[in-house]
Amino acid sequence: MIAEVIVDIAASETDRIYDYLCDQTIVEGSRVRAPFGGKIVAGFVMKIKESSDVPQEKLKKVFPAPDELPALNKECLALAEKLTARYRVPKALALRLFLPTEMRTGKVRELTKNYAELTLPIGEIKLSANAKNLRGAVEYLARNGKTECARLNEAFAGSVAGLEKKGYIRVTKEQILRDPYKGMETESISRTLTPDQKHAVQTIKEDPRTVQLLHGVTGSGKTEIYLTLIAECLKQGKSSIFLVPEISLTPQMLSQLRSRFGKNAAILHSGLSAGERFDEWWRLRTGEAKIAIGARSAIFAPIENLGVIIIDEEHDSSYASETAPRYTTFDVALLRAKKNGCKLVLGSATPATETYKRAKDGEFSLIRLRKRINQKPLPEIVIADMRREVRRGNNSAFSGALKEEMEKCLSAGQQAILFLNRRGYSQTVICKECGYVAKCEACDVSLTYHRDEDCLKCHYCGAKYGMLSACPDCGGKKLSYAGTGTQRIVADLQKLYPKARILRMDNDTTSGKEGHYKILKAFAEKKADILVGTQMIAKGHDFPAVTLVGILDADMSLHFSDYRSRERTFQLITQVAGRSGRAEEKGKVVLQTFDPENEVLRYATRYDYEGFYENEISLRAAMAFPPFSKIVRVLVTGEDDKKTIDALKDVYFALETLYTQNPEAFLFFNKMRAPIKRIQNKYRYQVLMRLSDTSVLPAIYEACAGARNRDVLVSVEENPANLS
DNA sequence: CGCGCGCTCGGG
DNA sequence: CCGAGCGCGCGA
Repeated sequence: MIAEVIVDIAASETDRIYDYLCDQTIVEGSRVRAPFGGKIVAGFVMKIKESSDVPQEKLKKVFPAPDELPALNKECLALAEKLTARYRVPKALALRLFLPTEMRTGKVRELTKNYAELTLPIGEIKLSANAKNLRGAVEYLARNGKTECARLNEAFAGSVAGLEKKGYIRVTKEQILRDPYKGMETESISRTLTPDQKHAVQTIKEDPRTVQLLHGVTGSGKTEIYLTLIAECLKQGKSSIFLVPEISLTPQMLSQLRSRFGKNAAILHSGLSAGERFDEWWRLRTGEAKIAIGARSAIFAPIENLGVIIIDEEHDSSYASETAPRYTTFDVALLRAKKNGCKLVLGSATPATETYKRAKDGEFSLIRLRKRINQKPLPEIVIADMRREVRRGNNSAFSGALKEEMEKCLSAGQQAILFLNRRGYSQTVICKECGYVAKCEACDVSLTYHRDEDCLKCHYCGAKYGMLSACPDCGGKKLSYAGTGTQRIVADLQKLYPKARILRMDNDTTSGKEGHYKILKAFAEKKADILVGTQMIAKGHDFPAVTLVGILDADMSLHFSDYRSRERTFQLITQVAGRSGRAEEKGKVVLQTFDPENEVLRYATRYDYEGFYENEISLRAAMAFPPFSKIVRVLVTGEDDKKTIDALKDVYFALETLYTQNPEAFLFFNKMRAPIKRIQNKYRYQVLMRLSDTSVLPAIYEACAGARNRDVLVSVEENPANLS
């Protein structure tokens, strides 16, 4: 027999089928160890065939990897092929997505433990009178049966080896699965759904369309709908995939899922140890677990017979991969849903503009949940006009309104969250007098200040503008690089409220994966009065005692130079506002801005998603931004500046040919330095395009694959989330 | 004349 | 990706 093998080397030069001799133990989807170029490398069997065109003497034999089942099933192989074709990546790279990393790197094998049991009835065992430990161990085994050797050795001082030598016990190795959630009981309470929820479940099941968008306000009970769908699949013996943003995989959420589905749920997330993750993956592969729960990468769960795929917080940017292949979770999910003939449910309180358009256009089914489950109103959002604060001589980061609310909140013994969005690496220029923000003449996106060249640049077309010395609108000289960090906020707060206990949560304070849970936990246990943080506090965690949320600088995300910045701002405000007033107390939100008339903020304070959407989609149409076009960035990076520029020229010329042949497909086309010129010692250049017709996309990928070489990486990003 | 490093090539 | 093979450059 001959196996067609893809070697697990991520390079285009080795990205082809190599034929190997094999026996019947090796099947399609098996992992193998293959002699390759004088070494043994890992490989994947794509196909089995009878004969090979390769001369007999060249053929070598592969050995099977120590897996009990072929690691990849047919669906995985087919999906990997599709990803390879779509994103022009080596097959090895696409195949890797389907395996937990620990399985590939071989760091974790299945965990085995040694167990001891008696070989003879206790009466027939003769031990010398002073062998106390041996006797104890034998008696224990007689009473309790098979026992883990490690425990026996601990209790009876190394007795196992002695007894085994004498032949009184037998030691066997058994594979055990690590259970990260030991001792959690499954509760079998069947929850009653509200009429709205029942209706949603019914619609999802009956609507013939594959994609179902569940648009429900915060607290409308989307999660219960997901769980009902999953439970119904489980009843029919079908499996499910439930995806959430990485940051939402909080211990609370996991324990909720565990208690609902017990061993049927396998949780794949970065907080688990390598061994635990491997075991969870393996339970899915064998079919022991039928529900895969996790972040983006869980869409590749080795599950068969899918009944439903759910993507919660559909709009979240973490669903887009940032390394090759740069897939979007939705695209992969749709492929799997179609293949399995199952539904793909998207849920969000603030769907991505593109998603919502597809739903309104009728491509997706649209289900709305307008009511909150507890009937409580959403917290009131009040806008604080920071221009007026400046005029009044208040140059601090806190408006009078916010200070007033904080004092009320603190004296009532309640908690407050202050949110400061510090996304981005350089700042926007804002006029403190009138709220003017510098924008690009051609693109209507705000300009980014570049300190090194002291100029303003547009990240969408590369245009350069001289730095302003005064505001062009009002002539004011108080131009600010808007951007106080969380650290300064904490210091200022402490001065303002010396007795308040303040916690800070951002990238600097959350060391390690569990770091931010500790901070959140401390806050939930009321060990602090005020929590100051970046977007990481926006999601997950219920803090019942929080009655005040302050959004310190709504402008920062609003004027970030990105076509999605308005949508992100709306999403962020909605999400952060949801942190306030979760329990009995009414919540309040103070939204500070230099641009209080801004329509995005206005829609957000009214929780008017529809209004925002209509406004946004007409703007996108007018500017020919996505979903009415596709932004494509080709990023060329390399350590050697000259070689990188050479590669850039190669891609550029190839793409330019494409452009001149299909000028009508391009709304924009140019090459430039990337906004961040060097990251981790790598020089960065880019070709930016905006396409009205995506039929040229395969050719763009082709051109980039051609320009890639040993020293220079060339990657294609579609509608990139950031253009740094 | 020798080997050291950089480039090219092939791996089944 | 990685090692083998080979070419040309400098040092005793």
